[in-house]
Amino acid sequence: MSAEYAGPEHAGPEAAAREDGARPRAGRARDAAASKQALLRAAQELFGQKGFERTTIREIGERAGVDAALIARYFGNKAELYVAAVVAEDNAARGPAEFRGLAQITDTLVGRSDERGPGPIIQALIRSDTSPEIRVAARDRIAGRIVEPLAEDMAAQHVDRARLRAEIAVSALYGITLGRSLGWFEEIRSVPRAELVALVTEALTTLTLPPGDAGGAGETGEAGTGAG
Amino acid sequence: MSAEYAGPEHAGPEAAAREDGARPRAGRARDAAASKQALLRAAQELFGQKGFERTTIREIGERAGVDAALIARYFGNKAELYVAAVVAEDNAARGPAEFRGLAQITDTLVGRSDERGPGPIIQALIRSDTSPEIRVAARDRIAGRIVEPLAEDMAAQHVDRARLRAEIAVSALYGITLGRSLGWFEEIRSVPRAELVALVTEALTTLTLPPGDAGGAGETGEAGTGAG
DNA sequence: GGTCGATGTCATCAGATGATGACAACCGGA
DNA sequence: TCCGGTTGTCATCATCTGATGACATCGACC
Repeated sequence: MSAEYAGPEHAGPEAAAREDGARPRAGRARDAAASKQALLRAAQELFGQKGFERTTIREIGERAGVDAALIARYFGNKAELYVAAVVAEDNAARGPAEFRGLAQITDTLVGRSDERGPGPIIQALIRSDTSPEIRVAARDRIAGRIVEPLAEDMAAQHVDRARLRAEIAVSALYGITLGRSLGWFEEIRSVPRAELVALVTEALTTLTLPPGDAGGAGETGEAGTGAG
Repeated sequence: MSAEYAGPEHAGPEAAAREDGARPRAGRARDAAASKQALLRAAQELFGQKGFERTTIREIGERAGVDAALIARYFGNKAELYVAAVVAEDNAARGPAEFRGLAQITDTLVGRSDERGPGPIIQALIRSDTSPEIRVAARDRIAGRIVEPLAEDMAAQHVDRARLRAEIAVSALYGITLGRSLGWFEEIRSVPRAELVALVTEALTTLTLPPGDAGGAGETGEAGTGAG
């Protein structure tokens, strides 16, 4: 099996969400907002699966059903499109307290990578082929959205070295996510998501629990920091 | 009294390991084995730092002090050179029981990435820009060298789901290694290696210990599976 | 000294890629 | 209907990259 994540097929350039408040202009063939959205969506998918360099703008245009030259018009260039994809990916992650508690985080990250592949954010992190701006953008997203809330929860429970432990936990989590979605090994790829999440949560809970609670690591379902 | 044929050692691509059984041909300026070795070494460094696509053969030749066209002559093409780099990296890792016990594994992997960057093997794993052959080669190396011994140790201690747990632990470990060497977050990058290894080993030990021993996860120094 | 294979150097090709600008098609309003 | 801006299409450029082959240089052997 290829390391490139094979995800569900995309729909066409329709179904674009119009967030700029423009009136619908129903049934219009020429729709800049829709084209832009289709490009962004295709970019999210392809960048998320193959990374920056390996994805060509022609490919993005083809998947979006739109001429690739429009990328330059709407996003400036390929790198800026990547940043836009990172931002979009991050915005899509704002669930209702989606990232609260280690078990939640694990389940969300694993689930998302199961459905859509690694995603542009982590691709930007693990590859050196992106510009510094892209990496900084991606890093800030993860730090602010996952690491910091987790570290705060832990600090509130008087965990020593909370920030460091949170960083380690998140890094480990991304390694596991990568190993699964890229098919590094056999079992981690085929194990049901729930079982994987349980095992991972169990292990990482050791890192995130307050000093005295180490013995309770066995209960994986509700384990973690501040789940609830 | 100076016998001339003990000629001055020229800096650059000397110190080649001659495995083809050719006679030494002392002091020869034109030395295919040395050139090949220099290319391989440069390839290990550059592929390990930047990955496959981002590294150009001209760059490798420049670092090796050798014309890049020799890559085609000695290795066939760029992809085969990558495979050679993976094999060389793997062979370099055969220390005396270097990968025995989780603490050992953690220390070795972190240490190596601290010194030399991620390395070509993990680069091949995390990126999709390499050919399937390269990925398979890299995957086999890690599976055979790290995951399987670890899983066997665990199985010998009657750990349930040993193989899966070993895969998870190794994946997590690579995530941490990546996070540190690529500088994802602040503290994981700057923390002393010993402290990081202790924390990581502590957490992963939960995964690798037999069912009843979960309480002993605190002793990080000797923790792990079959250390010593 | 001469020959020949091994080794190294160089120029160049073909393909891919990101970017750009000219041009065409479309739409809404005057 | 006519006009001007918007949107989409296309051809093309400059660059980079891996690969290839011709040629030069070296060293061993006769």
